[in-house]
Amino acid sequence: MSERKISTAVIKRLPRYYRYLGDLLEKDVVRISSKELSERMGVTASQIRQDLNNFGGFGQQGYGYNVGYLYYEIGKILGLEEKHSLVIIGVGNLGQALANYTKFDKRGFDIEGLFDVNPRLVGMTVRGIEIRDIDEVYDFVRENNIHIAVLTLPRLKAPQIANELVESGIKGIWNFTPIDLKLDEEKVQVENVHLLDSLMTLSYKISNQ
Amino acid sequence: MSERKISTAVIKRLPRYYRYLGDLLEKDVVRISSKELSERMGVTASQIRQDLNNFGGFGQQGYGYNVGYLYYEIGKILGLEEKHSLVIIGVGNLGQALANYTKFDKRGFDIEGLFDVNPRLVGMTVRGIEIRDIDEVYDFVRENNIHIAVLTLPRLKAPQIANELVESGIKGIWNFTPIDLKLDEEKVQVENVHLLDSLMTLSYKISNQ
DNA sequence: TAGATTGTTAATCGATTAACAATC
DNA sequence: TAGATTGTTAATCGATTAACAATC
Repeated sequence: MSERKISTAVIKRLPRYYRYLGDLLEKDVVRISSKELSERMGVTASQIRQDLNNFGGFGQQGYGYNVGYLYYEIGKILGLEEKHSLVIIGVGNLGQALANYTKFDKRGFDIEGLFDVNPRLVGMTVRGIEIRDIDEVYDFVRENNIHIAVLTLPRLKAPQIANELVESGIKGIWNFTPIDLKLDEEKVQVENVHLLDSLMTLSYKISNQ
Repeated sequence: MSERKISTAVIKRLPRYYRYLGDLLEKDVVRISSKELSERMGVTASQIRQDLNNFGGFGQQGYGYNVGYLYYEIGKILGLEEKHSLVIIGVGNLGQALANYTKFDKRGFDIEGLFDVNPRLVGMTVRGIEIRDIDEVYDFVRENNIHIAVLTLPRLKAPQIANELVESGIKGIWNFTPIDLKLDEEKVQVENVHLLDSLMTLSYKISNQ
């Protein structure tokens, strides 16, 4: 529950700070100034300080920021302290790829269920997780207090399934379908990954310079 | 080659317009006003008109926009008229998933080569395309005039491979590694897909409301 | 023609950058 | 203490929205 409304621009930059601080931490860097970090990241020092001060004063005058402390604090802001349980809906190529992605676990994102409509997939396992029929997902979400549903299924069924997931108490949807889901923003948060949009953006950049 | 500099915000919205217009086209909608489109998309009509007028006057007073024509024109702006040839570097789960993604083909993105360091993968085929050793990618890019390299490989080797790809004349890099590549912006365009960043953003949204 | 809706200029809003007093 | 660097206010810049004349 944030006091003031933090802009999307700021929020989108947080994971990037988190990445850079993680790298510094691995290199055993103890402290860093906004100026030095800004040079590494290619942003202004002013922006870094403004961004961070949305959430609190994590630095110290004359010293800068303690890397470990700031890393930990940004992690906390990002909600990485608590575990997030996931289900993947649609176990095609992309769904399977995400199920096999080990980096998510490391940050506390646990894939607890896989679901598909295809009866030939149901009963198979990916990374030790059994694929269940999609009709079972709603009870599964309720009973296991699942936070996040990953939508990697064809667009046609996505809106209805998303609606039912919200009814089942899902908190977030990571949406890989090329659809903008219209859901109650009070109940559920949506983060879109529109791969084709991204590729088209690249196409634009290539074609226009 | 654009006259004025178009802002990133505008460019990122173009694929979304393109998607909505494509949907309208499928529903045989012939014309649409900025007002009606704005209501469907949840943006202001003013923004739509401003965005489009960066590239030209595609509408007609008193009428609105012809859906098919606008769709075609935005496609042209996005560079979808010309074919884009791709290679995928790193044929792990994600690389394979992208190789099997049929939607890219439909927009003129042709996957022409797959490359990996793993000798056990080399020689195998995915979707009829043989996996080659990564050392061959540079000649392959040169000889086949490849536009885009998709980086779905571990982060460690990414910077060096990216550098060599630029030397080989690659025009765009679709970067799935959690690294910000530092490359000559005159020579190559980079579009990042940082999946973990996206998931963390979702985590933030869930945790903070 | 009258009505509708664009293209475009002007006004507003928000985000980024600069500056500097506070302070470690 | 002197030097460094933050936190924060003020200035600037850019993007979004509003308004309306042009025109189909």
